Amino acid sequence: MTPRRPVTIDDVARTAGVSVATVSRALRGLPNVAPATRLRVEEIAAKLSYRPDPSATRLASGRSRTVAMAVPHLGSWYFSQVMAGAERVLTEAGYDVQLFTTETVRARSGQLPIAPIAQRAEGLILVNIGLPDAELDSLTSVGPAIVGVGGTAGPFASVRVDDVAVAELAVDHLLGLGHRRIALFELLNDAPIHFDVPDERRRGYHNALRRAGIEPETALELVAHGSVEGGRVTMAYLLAQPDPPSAIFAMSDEIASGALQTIRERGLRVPEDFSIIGVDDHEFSAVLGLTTVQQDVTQHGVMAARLLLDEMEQTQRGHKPEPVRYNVPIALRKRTTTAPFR
Amino acid sequence: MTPRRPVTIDDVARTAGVSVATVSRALRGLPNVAPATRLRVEEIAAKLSYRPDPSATRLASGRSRTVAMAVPHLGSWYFSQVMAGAERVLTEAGYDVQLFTTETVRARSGQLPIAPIAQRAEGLILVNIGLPDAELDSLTSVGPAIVGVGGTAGPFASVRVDDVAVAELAVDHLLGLGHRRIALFELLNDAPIHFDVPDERRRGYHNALRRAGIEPETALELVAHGSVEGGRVTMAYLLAQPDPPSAIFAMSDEIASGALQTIRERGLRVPEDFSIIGVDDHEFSAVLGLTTVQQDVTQHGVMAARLLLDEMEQTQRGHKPEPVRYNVPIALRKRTTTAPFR
DNA sequence: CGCTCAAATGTAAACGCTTGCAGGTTAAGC
DNA sequence: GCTTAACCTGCAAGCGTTTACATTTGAGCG
Repeated sequence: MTPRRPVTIDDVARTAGVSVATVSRALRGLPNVAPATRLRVEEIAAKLSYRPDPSATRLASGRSRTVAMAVPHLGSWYFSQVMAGAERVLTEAGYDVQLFTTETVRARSGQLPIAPIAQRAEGLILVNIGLPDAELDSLTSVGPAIVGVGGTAGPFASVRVDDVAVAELAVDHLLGLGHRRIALFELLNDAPIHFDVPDERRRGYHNALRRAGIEPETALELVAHGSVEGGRVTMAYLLAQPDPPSAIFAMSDEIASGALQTIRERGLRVPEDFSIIGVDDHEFSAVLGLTTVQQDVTQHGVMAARLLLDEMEQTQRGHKPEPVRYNVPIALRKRTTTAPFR
Repeated sequence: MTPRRPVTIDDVARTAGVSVATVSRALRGLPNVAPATRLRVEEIAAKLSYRPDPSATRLASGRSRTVAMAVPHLGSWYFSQVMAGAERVLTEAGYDVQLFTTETVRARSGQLPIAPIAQRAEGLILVNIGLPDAELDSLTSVGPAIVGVGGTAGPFASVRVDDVAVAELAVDHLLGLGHRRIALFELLNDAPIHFDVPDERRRGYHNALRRAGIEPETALELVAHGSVEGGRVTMAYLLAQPDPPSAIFAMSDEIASGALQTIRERGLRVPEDFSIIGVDDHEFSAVLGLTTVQQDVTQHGVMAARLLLDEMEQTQRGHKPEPVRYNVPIALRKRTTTAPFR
C-alpha cells in the first residue's frame, strides 16, 4: 500500500555483500564474475524483484534501448499493420517502442516535428513520412539509425513497394478490361510533411494510360482523404460531375470501399456501372469482393524493424551502414468489383 | 556529418555566462529568474538547439513523463482506434507514449507481463486487459496511475461500455425480428491474460434469450478469433453443423463480416437466409450494410487518456484518486444484414 | 546611511547506473 | 618456493539533470 521506494542496485549490492559494480556486471552477463557470485546476485535480485531504472541505465550507458516510430496518424489500417509488425520484432529484441504521430507531434512542438523528439532514440522508423532536408540533416548528424517504410527514402535504408508499378498494375488491369476513362482517387497527404507515395502512383497511372494511347484528363484526377469516408465524399463529388468515367483506381482499399458505398447508395452497381480497384488488400477487401493490388503490410513493418536492428548493430560497431532498399513484391488480386467495360 | 556530441545544459550555461541551475530554472519557467536572464538563456538555448536529455531529466526529477499503453495486440481495429484517441491526448499533454503488446511482452519477459515494464511509467492504460491480482498488487504498490479501457476494471478508473447491455440490445433486436435460434460468435481471448468482455456479453446474450423464454443452446455458442478470418472459419464450422440458426450475434464487426463472407461464398444470402449483427460500428460496417451496436471507440481512448491525466495530477499532489467509472453510451445501428425471420 | 529582506544566482549533492582502472587472490609454470 | 598472469572484485568518476541550500545583490526603509 505505501508507495515504497523502488529497489535499487545498492540494495542488491548490500544484501549480497558485494559492490554495485559486481552486481551490474553479474546481472548483465558480463565476463569476469565468479559463477558463484553471479548466481547469488541473481537470486537476490530476483528475490528483491530488482529492476534497473531505465533512465539511470540510459544516462550511464548512453544507450536508450528505445526506438521511435513515427506515423502520420493512427487511424488508418496500413499504419496499424506496419506498427504491429515492427513492434513485435523490436520488443522481442529488447527495445522499447515509442510512438509518435506527426499530427500531434506537430501540435506539440510547433515545428521540426521529428528531430527534437526522436533525437535520443537509437533508431527511428519513419512510416510514410518524407522529411525536409534540413530536418534530415539535423537528424543524421546526431545519428540515430533510420529506416523508412513507404514514402520518400532518404539516405537511409527503406522498405517499400514500387509504387509506380503498383499503379501500372492496377490501371493495366482496368485497361485490359476495356476501360478507357479511368478516374484516379489520389491519397490526400494530410500529414504536415511530404511523402511521395501519391506522386509515384500518379506517375504509374499516367504511364499506363499513355502507353495505351490515352491522354490523362485532369478532371478525372481527384484527391481523397485516406479513409472510407474520404472515398465516400470523393465519389459523391465525382458523380455530381458530367460525363463520369467507367472505372476508378483508388490508392487505398479504404478509399475504394467508400466509393463503392456511395455508388451503391445511389442505386448504381459495381461492377456493372463502375469498375473499382484499390490498393492494400485490406482485411475487409475480400468480404467486399474488392479487386486490389495486394501488399503484405505487416511484413513491411517486420522488415523495417529487422533492417533497423541491423543498422543499429552496425552503427554501434562503427561500420557505416549501407542504405539498403527493399522492394516488397506486389500482386494483383482480381475479385468482383472489376469487370469488362460495358 | 561527424556525430557531434549533443549539446548539454553545461554548454548553454557556459555560453550564457550563468550557472546550470539558472539555465534549468529559466528554461522550465520557474520563478526567481530575472526576465532579462531568462530571455538570454532562452535565446542561447534555441540557437544551440539545446534539448534536455530525457534520461537525465527523469533520473534527476524522478518523473518519467511517460505513460505506457498496453493492448493485447495491434492487429485489431478496436485497439488502434483506442490508441489513436489516447495518443493524441497524451502527446498533447506532453507525455511520451510507450507501446506494449501483451503478446510480445509475454514473449519477452516470460511472466508478469506488464508490471516490470510499466513500473517506471507515470501512468498506464490497460486496453482490454484484466490483470491477475498478484500483478495488480505489484503494480499499485509502486504506484503508477492506471486507467482501464474495456475489459475488467480493477481498483482503478476505467472507461468501458456496459457489455451486458450491448449484447442485450443486439439480441433483443434479433428477437424483435422474430428470430428464435440465435448463434453467438464469442470473442476469443487470445491474450495471455484474462479480460471479461466476452463473459459479460455472453451474459447479456443469455439474459435476452431467457427473457424471451428461450433456453440457450450451447451448440449455438461458438468462439471466434477476433478478426475477419475468425468470423470466416467459425461460420464455416457453423454451416457444417446440422440445424443452423437463423440469426447470428457476433461480438465484433470483424467477426460478423467474416461470417457474412462465408455465407455469401456458399451461395446463401444475408439477410434472407441469415440475419447478422455485430458490435463496434467499424469503419467498414456501413459499406457492408452491417447492422451493429455502435460505440465510439476513439472516444474511449480520449476519455481514458483524460482520466489518466487527472489521476496523475491528483496522485502527484497526494490526493488519492477516486476510481471513476465511465460507461460510454451505445446505440443500435440498423442496416441491411438483419431482417424479419423467414 | 546602515540594515533588512526579498529576489536572483550559484554551489554542490543527489538521482541510479556503467565502466576504466587499480588492487588482491589464486593457480600455473619454472 | 617464487614469478607471472589470469581472474575477480572494488573504487570512484562520470552520465546530464534537478533542487535544497547558501550566497550575493540591490532596493526599500527608518
